[in-house]
Amino acid sequence: MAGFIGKEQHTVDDKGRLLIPARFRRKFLQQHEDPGVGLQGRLPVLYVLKSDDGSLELYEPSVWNEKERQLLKLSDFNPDERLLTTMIYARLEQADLDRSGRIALSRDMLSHAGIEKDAVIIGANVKMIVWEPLRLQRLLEENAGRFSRLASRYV
Amino acid sequence: MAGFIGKEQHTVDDKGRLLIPARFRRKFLQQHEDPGVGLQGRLPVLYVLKSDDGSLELYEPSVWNEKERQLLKLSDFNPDERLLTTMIYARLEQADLDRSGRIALSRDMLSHAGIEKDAVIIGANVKMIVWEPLRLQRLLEENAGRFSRLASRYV
DNA sequence: TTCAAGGTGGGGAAAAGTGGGAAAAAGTGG
DNA sequence: CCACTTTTTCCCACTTTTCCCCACCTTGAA
Repeated sequence: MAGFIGKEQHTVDDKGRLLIPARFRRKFLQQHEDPGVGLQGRLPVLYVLKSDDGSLELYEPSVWNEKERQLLKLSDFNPDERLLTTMIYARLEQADLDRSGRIALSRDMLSHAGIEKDAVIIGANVKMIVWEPLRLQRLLEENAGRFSRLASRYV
Repeated sequence: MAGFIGKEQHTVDDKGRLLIPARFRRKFLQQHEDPGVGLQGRLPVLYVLKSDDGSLELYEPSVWNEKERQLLKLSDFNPDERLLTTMIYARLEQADLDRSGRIALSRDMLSHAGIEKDAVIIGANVKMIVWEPLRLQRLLEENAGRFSRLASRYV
């Protein structure tokens, strides 16, 4: 399932369109008919979630649905659980790919990530993470010293 | 599985292509049909990871997948675990072998390792380590004195 | 010295990425 | 319900990159 790997930088145009790298597109087009650029039939869709760290996450439906099942278990009446539901769905959007393989990101999403012109898309296996390039660079530099400690703790 | 042993020096051309030594290629081509240079059918793939010490690591899929299973356990919402996910995947790339047994390394990867023309590939059993030749030489010279102490502690 | 295998380089076709005009759709107000 | 404005999306054209394929060079073995 999925298997997005690699980092690419692309431009977001005036219309807020961001290209999903062809390599990644192929990953979730295998379940559809056409592997090429011209995608006939039903156009794929991605779920876009604002992340706490100032990035955006892109999930393909099958992966997001997995998470959604957890969310459905939350009570409508337990205050904490209800709050969480509200918070998550307030951060979530759906984005359809156009026929050139791009998604249109809303102003809201773009400003959350601080994206104006350029965006880096990181393939993180099961999802994609979208960063404003300088913001990502800053994050990585500031936390470079913590890497080996974290990595050896978890992996 | 794997069993890469030996050190080789090769050139990286203008297109950033690096030859995987035939000897190593055979190791992970055994699971495919053709042991020779002309590889028909699906081309093998390697995972390339930027290393903290200024080198690059090449993993064959079966080995990397092992690590990936650990990464899948990390939370999307725990700040530390999320940071680690970002850091790792920002350092990772996938590289397909072409029909001559080469991988194309991105500018990003090459500059991380300081590679312009030449590269040394060290077989380290389960992975390969790629160094800019002088950088490797310097590392080894500067740390020559620490060898016996480290070795006797761990081996 | 001839052959085979491994290694190196490059031209050119195909694919991917980028941007913009124009049609279509959706939203807004009278 | 209609007219107007704004947004979306489809399509096309241009540019850049990738990668496929072939040719050549070197080395070591027969």
